[in-house]
Amino acid sequence: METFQSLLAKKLSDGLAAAGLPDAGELTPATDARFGDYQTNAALVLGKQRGENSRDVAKKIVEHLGVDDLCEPPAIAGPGFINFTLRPGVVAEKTASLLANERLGIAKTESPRRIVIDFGSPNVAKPMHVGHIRSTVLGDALARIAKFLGHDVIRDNHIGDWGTQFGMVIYGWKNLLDQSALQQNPLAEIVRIYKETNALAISDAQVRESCRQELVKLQAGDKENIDIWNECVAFSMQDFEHVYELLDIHYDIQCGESFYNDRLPGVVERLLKSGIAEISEGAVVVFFRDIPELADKPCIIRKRDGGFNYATTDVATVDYRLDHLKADSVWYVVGAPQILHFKQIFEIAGRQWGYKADLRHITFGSILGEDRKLMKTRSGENVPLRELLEEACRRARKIIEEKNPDLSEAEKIDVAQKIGIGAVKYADLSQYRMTDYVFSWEKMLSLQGNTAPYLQNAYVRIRSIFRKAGESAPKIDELTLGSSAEITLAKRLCQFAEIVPQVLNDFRLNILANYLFEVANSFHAFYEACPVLKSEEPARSSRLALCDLTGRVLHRGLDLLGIKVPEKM
RNA sequence: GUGCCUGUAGCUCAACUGGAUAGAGCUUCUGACUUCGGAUCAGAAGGUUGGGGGUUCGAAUCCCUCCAGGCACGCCA
Repeated sequence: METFQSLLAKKLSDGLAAAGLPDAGELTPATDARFGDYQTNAALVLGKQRGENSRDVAKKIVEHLGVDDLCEPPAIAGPGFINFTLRPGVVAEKTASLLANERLGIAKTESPRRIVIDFGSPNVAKPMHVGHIRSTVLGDALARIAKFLGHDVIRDNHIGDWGTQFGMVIYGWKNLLDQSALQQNPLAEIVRIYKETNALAISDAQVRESCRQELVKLQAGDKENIDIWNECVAFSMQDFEHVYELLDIHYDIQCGESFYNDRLPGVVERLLKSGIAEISEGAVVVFFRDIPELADKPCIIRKRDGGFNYATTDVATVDYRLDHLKADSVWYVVGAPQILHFKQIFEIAGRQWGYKADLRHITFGSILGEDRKLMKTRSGENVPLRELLEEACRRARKIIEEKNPDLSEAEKIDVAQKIGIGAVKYADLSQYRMTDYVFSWEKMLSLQGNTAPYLQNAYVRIRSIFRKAGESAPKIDELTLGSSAEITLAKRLCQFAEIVPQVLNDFRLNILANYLFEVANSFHAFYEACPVLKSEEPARSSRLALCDLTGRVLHRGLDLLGIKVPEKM
């Protein structure tokens, strides 16, 4: 289904051709309601290119434009903008057609790709903490949107289940383990022995050496150490699963670092053989002499002592994803500190695979505490994600008790989870991913402003109308949009199909969040101005249909963000 | 030292990638309720877009240069 934007863009293109002008500029939603619904700067761009007066060019374009079936006569404004205002009848027609459209007008992509999305990636022997929220929540939402648009998505959890920290964990396991504590809270005990060993190792060279030995034995396949490692991984996975359950986030595959272990020697060999890597100071290194920004930043893929490092694993991972999973695209939702690392890895992959694949590092900012520093507990520790999510549900529950004590116990539990988890996710998704943001319970759980509960509440009100009416959405194929509030809302709903694909341009979830906020806003304005159940036909059915469509857009939009909606709250 | 990211209203954030008079929310102030869930709506106030140059019809956005904060820069991940 075509959107107004794509229809107008086509008509503009035709108009330019008819006027003997090349394609230029763009057709975008109007920056301000005063200017109508859509605008184009084509005349400004062409005027500049050809050294002509832009308003004259605009006049010429408008003369050749055939948009009467969609718009009022286009207006030329300012330095030469051409503004388009949709005719109400056209909006009504379009909106009515969305009612019968399962996908709410959102077209599937014309070029579906297989996309591996690497997100979350917690470390074994460490609890998931607040720092994992952004990667996990962003990655999940991107996966949902890409899938809905028709891409073939593989969600991969690249768990940190291998590496030098295991030397310490195994040393701690053998020397410091408290069995009863392990029974009670396995992960906490593993974290404890890891931390204690770490502290010991700092001051004691003997311990350091022992840890190194344990690591060597593990990597050599020593049975006892492998068993310990397996147990640690299993315990950690249990903790992860609990968090994923709470978040309702699930993976297609979970190929952790250890998955690639036996591929590492082959990776290095191949890179050496092809001349991409070379030996330098005893290590195997890839240089990027022809790329100025990387010229003095080589990447080590095998250490002087013969050991492999995380760069080796990441090269093996790209290989696997491109060669075995047949990915056209790989999206890494990983924090900004690893920018340089991924530049190197992508370049290595490009040299090896001919730069065919689209590899993206999707970075994001940090979550800060109220003190504007990295969010930590009072004692300076990372905030465990599980506790944070549970607190979110607790706080949501408290608000529900105040506002709607009559809900049943089962409903309260369900609603508290949807609101609490939704609030945490939305706080993250509703802002530009690159900026740091301040974590605030009050703000994210507020029922006012751009928050999940506000959006959920708009949905709940719509459900309430239908409960009260005791009927479902009417099946009608014509809408009567009498008031400006109705027209504004309808136009807004038509934009859903324009917004969703746009999110993937630069992985900006916040534009979808902002859009949904505007929908809720327009709905509330409509709700104030237009009685639904008390109005006369045909307005009544038309308004009910508008409510239904709004509810579906909110439901679907929040679903694409990974946020659930309750029926009551 | 070099490179990358960030800097927008008192606070939290937008601005569709160069468009028109930089927009929301919170807070504050003023209005609207025997309400389909007021958990709302309408309005007001609030700005030298970190500073200074430059590019052009037009800059928060691009270039240069400072300032502030963060991150990264051969054998950690």
